[in-house]
Amino acid sequence: MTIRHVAADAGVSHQTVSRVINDAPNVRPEVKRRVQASIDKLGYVPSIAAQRMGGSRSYLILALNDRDRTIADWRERQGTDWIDQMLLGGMLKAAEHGYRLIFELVDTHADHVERELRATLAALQPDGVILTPPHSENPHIIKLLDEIGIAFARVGALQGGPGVAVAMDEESAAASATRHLASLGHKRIAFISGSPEYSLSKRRVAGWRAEMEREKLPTDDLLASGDFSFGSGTSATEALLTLKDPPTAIIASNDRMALAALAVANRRGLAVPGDLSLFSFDNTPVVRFTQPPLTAVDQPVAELTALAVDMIIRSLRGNELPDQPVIIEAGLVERSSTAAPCAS
Amino acid sequence: MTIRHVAADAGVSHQTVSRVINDAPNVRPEVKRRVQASIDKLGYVPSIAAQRMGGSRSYLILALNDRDRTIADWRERQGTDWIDQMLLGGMLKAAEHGYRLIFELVDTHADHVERELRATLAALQPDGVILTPPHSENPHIIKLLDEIGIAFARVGALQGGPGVAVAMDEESAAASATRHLASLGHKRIAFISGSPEYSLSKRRVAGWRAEMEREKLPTDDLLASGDFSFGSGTSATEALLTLKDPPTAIIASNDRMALAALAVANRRGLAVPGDLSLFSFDNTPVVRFTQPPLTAVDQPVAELTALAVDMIIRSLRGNELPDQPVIIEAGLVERSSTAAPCAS
DNA sequence: TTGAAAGCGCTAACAC
DNA sequence: GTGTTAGCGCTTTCAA
Repeated sequence: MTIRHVAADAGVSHQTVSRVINDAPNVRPEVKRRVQASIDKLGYVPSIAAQRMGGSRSYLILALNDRDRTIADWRERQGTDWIDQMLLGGMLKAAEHGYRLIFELVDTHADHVERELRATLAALQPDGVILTPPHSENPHIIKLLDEIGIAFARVGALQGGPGVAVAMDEESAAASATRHLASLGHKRIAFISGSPEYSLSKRRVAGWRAEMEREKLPTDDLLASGDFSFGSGTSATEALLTLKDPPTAIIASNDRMALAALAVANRRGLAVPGDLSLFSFDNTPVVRFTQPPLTAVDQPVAELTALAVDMIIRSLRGNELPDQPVIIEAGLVERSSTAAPCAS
Repeated sequence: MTIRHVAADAGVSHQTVSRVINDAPNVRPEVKRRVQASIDKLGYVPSIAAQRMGGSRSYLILALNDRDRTIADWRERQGTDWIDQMLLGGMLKAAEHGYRLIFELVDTHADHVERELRATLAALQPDGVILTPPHSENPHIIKLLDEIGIAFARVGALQGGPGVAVAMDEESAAASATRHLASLGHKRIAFISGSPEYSLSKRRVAGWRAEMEREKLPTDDLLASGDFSFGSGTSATEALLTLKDPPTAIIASNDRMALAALAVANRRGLAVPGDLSLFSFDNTPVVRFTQPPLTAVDQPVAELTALAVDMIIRSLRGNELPDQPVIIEAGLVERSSTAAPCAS
């Protein structure tokens, strides 16, 4: 089933069929109808390889994830569903427009990123690329894609620059979480920061601090630093709970550290949320299964990826991409780890 | 960077370069070396679209999953990691051989499966296809792929036929779980079956029954039927626990039903594993986070997918595929939901 | 062992 | 509006 079969069947040249497929101008409605009928009748579908060869789209969008981090998540099986959510948002949105998402792993840290990426691009010749953290902020990758001149989006990136940045509003999310706890009556609300390698860590801290100030609440010794790992969550929580005036609520910058905080609380005999409220970031599946289930900021990975795909396809159709980040609001999911502080 | 650039650089015809790329015979080692040097120097990577057009491989393997089921899992965010494990096993194995896995969702139940699948195959022209449940046992799909003559594997399928079947040994896994409980001293070991739509459900029941008989233990009223849903797990467990002589251990055919069983036990004030031991099937991430974490049969999804990819690539290289299913053993992961029964 | 020629299915450029 | 021609980057003949 090639374009020529269709052409023969409809009694036109293959070029006219091509015009119909691509919805190009200069085809009489009557002819277009006839060609479309032949296409449907014969069940013809253009080969994307051939389309690509003819010099047009490949209808492929490449989604790049960090190899080590992704494989580690897969092996650990801790229920992190970043990839699933990314596929959910990205594949479905791509499919809406006749594109396909193709998923690849690339080393961020290696010095051969550039070579590896060039090879993938040469082999696949995608029409666009989606970068996820930490690639989204990797200057080598950004520079390379910009030079090549391919459309790309950076998920979770907070600065403008080449490629569209799409991200959630980290500051606002942290502020909302803080406000929620304050409105429950908490005065001493601590915050465990994430790895300084990610710029979003700073934003989350900033959101918390801003809201605390707005509420006229002290922040002095209530910021503990973590790095997104369980271990760092443990030490940060220990540090906070041994303060002379310990917090009655803790916001952790990700679920893993929140899990650690919960474990520490349990170990010290503190009831959650009775003695200590816990607020988490990310809302990965695991927080539904802890005792108690955790209240969390929902990181809208599916939405962000869908948005990224949408932006790329938009630009492929000739629209300019915004050079400022596109920011969406995160939601809060209230579960049972937050409550008013004990009147003590 | 095309094959001609390399040819020019190495001072040979592009045809010779093609031979080197494809590791074809009739190239003097000396020439081969020279060409390879040019390839490396220029960072040349063949375009898969062009390779495909030339009439050879596309180096693409299509992995097909059920659309509704997959999207539902993604939306529910219960931590099911089937897709992740599949990518872990499949992508990495494919990459080892220079192939890429491309992931698609297809409706199983719709009457237009055939059209949908034909369109995908026509567009992508993959070299092979991997079918997962319930596609692996869908006669329309199997027939279609067989007619087209494409290499394909059926993951989780238990019968031979066109395409290689790769599956875990369901019977043996169920028997092992049963044996484990029996060896702890349990006499009344109940089993909650899965949906009869899946042939593996029967196999799991058969394994349990066989082992029970081997141990000379009664099975009479100890088989409860479920359908893999939480709700069915609840009613099955209720039924079992209200028996005059209730079981001291329950094996559930999947994690979701095991979760339900745990919830029922809690509600009825039964301690797990003190009063009731629980054994689950699948070992999705969630069973690590329950109280207590569940002992489970590990469904080796990554391994199965890797095996499927391997079989397909093998067949692409001219090897015959086995016409009998390739079966691998499942592992048991012991956690804290199983123990010796109380001496009551 | 190597190279030259033809063609894969499509699109872009141009002619009609 | 529609058809014709050339060519995308590769592989598969087949001739040398």
